[in-house]
Amino acid sequence: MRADARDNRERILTAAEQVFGRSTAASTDDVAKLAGVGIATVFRHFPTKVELLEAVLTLRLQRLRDTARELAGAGDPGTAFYEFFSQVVAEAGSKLAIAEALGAAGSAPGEHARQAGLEMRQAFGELLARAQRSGAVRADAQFAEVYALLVGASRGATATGLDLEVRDRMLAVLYDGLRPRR
Amino acid sequence: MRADARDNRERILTAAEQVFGRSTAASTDDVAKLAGVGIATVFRHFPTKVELLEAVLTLRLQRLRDTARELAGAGDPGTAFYEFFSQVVAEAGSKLAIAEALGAAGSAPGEHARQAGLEMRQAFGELLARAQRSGAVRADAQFAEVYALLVGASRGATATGLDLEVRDRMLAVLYDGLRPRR
Amino acid sequence: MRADARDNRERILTAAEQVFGRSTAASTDDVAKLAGVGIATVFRHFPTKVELLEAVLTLRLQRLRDTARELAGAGDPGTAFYEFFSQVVAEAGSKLAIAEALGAAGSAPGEHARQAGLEMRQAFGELLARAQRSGAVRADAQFAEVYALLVGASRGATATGLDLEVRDRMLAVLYDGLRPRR
Amino acid sequence: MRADARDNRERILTAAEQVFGRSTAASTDDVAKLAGVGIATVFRHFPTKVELLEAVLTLRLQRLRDTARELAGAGDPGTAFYEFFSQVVAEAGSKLAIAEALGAAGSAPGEHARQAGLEMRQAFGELLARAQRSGAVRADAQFAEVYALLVGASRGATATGLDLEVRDRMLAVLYDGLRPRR
DNA sequence: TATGAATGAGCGTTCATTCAT
DNA sequence: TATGAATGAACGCTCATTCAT
Repeated sequence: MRADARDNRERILTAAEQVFGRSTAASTDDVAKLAGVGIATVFRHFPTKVELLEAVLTLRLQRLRDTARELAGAGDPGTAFYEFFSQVVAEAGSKLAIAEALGAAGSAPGEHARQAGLEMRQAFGELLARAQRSGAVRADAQFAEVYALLVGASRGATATGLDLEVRDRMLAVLYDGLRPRR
Repeated sequence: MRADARDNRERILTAAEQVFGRSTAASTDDVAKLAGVGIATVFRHFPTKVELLEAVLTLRLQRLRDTARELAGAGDPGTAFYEFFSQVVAEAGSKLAIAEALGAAGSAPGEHARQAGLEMRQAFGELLARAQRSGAVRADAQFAEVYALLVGASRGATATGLDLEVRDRMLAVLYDGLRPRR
Repeated sequence: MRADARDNRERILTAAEQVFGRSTAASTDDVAKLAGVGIATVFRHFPTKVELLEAVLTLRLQRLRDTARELAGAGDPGTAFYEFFSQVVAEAGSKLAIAEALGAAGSAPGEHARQAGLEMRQAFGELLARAQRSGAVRADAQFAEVYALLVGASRGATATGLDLEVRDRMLAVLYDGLRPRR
Repeated sequence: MRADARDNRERILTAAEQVFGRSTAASTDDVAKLAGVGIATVFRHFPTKVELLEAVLTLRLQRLRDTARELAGAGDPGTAFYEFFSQVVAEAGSKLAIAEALGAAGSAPGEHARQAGLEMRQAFGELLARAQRSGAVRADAQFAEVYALLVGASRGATATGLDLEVRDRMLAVLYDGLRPRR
C-alpha cells in the first residue's frame, strides 16, 4: 500500500503543479479532480492547502537548485551561467507560476520551501561567482540585483506572452548589460 | 444628484485602488467600507467585481499614459525615456499591483482597459522611438522586448522586496544593456 | 428593513432553541432551514456557531432570571421558592437542553451568557434566602448544594422520561429533604 | 490468534472509555491511536461508532450492576443502599459520562446495553427494597423516583463541578428526604 | 438613488466507513 | 487478521451578487 500511497502523492503533486501553475486561487477540489483522487486523499497527504502549495513550491525550487548544481559542476563558467538564466526564464514562460516561486524563494513560506529557496539561491550564487571570475559577467554586479533580474526576466517573459523571438531579444539586451564593460 | 453619484464613484475607485493594491484577494465589502458607502452602491457603479478591477486598472494605465505623454512633450529624449522607465519601476515597487496591471494590459480585460493599455504602450513607444533617434537607446532594440523589460523590471523590483539601492543597481545593469553598443 | 431583520433574528433564535434543544450537535443548516432563511442569514446575525449557541443560552437564562425575580417580588417566600424549583424542572423536562443551560450557567461560555447566568443565580439565591428566613427551607442548606439539586433534578427529570407523577414524587422526596428538620 | 483479537478488543474498549469519557465528540481515530491499533481494527471489532459507544456503555452498566450485587449480598441494607448511591454519584463526578450512561439505560441504545441497564436497575431495585424493609429508606418511595434521583444527583454532581464538600452536603439533603418521616 | 439584509454556491477541512494489501 | 490509505458527505464559514425599503 505504501507504493500506492507514494503514487498518489506524486499524482497529487503533479496535478497541483499544473493547477496552481494556472492560478494560485484554484481550489483544492480542482487538484483532486485532476489527480483523479478523492478530496480527502489530498488532505491526507497535505493536511492544509498551504502545505500543498508549499510542497509544490519546494519541488520547483529543488529542481532549479539541481539544475544549477549540475551546470556548476561542468563546462565553461560563462556558458553555465547564461544557460541557467535562459533556462529558468524559458520554463517560467511555459509554466507561468515558476516565477512566483522564484519570488517567494526569499520570503517566508514554511521551513522546507525556505530551505530549498536558500539552496537554490546559493547554487545560483556559485554560478554567478564563477562566471564573474572567468570574466563572463561584469565583476561589479552583486548577487542581489542579478537575482532580481532573473526574477524580473522570468515574470516579464510570462506576462507579455510567450513569443520566443522576443524573449531571446529581451535576454540579449539583458546579457549585454551583464557582460563586462569594455 | 449626478454630482453625488460622481463623487461616490471617485471615492469607490480610490478605495478600490488602495484595497486591491494591498491584496488582489480583498473583498468588495472591504472596498465599500473604506469608501464609506454601502456595498450595493459599489455594485450600482460597477455591476461586477471584474468591472471594478478593470476600472482601477484603466485608471492606472491612463495615469501612466499621461506621464509618458508629458515626458515626451518636453526635454531630452534619453532623459525622458529612462526617467519614465525608472518611475514606472519605482511605483511598481511601492504600489505592488501596478505590475499586474502592466502585465494585464496586453491580455483581454475588457474594452476600456484594453484601450487604455494600448494608449499607454503607444505613448511609451513614442518615448522609445525618440530616445533611439537621439542615440540614447540602441537602435536595434524593438518595442516588444523593451516593453517586456519594463514589465519584468517592475515585477522583479516588487517581488524581491524594495531595497532602493539594489533596485537602482538592477536598473543600471539594464540600462547598460539598452544603451548603444560602442 | 430593520423590522425585517429583527423579525429574522427572532425566527432564527426560535429555530435555534428548538433545534439545539433536541441536540447540541445539530448543524447550523438545520437551524436555517427551520427558520426558513438562507444559511448566510444565520451567519450574518450570529457570526459563529458558538455565538448562536450562546445567544440561545443567554435567552434561556434571562427567562429563568425573570421568572425568579417575578416570584421573588410577591407572595409567600416558601411557595415562591418551591414554585420556581418545580417550574424549572418542569420546563427542563419538556425542553430537554435547558438543563444543559443551567449547568453551563456556572462555566465560561462568553460574556453575555455568563452575565445572564450570574443574574439568574443571584435571583435564585434571593428566592432561597427569603425562603430560609421564613422557615420554609432548612437554614443549614447552602446555595451551592441547593443549586446542584436544582440542576440535578432538572437533568434527572429529563433523562428518565417525562412521567409527570414520577417527577412530582421525586420532587416531593427532594422537598422533604429541603424542609427544616423537626 | 483469538487471544490476540480478544486482547485488542479489550484495549480498544479501555481506550474508548477514556476517550469518550473526556468528550463524547471524540473521533474514532483518537480511540485507535490511544489503543495503539489501526483504525480498521477498531471497525473490525465494532462495525459502527454507535456500536462502540454502546459497548462502552454496556461495560459501565455491568460494572455498576456488579457493584450493586456485591453490596446487596452482604452487610447492613441501609448502609449498602446509601453506599451504592454515593459511589455512583462519586464516579459520575470523576468520570463525567457515566451519568449519560445511566440516563441512556432507560432509552433505546441497542440490545446489549438495554439488557445491562435492566440488570443494573434490577440490582439497584433489590438494594432499595431491602433498605426499605429494614427501615433505612421511607417505604412510600417507589423505584421510579428513587432512580430518577440517582440519575439526577449524578448529573448534578457532574454539571456543577466536583467540589467534594458541596457534593456531600447535596447528598445529605437528599438522604434526609429519602429517610422515613418520623 | 443609496442602503444593508438576504442569498446560495463554493471553500477548506473533518470523519465515519470501505477497500486493498 | 491487522493495517493504513481512500472516500464522499457534511460541516462551519465567506463572498459576489440580488432584493426590498
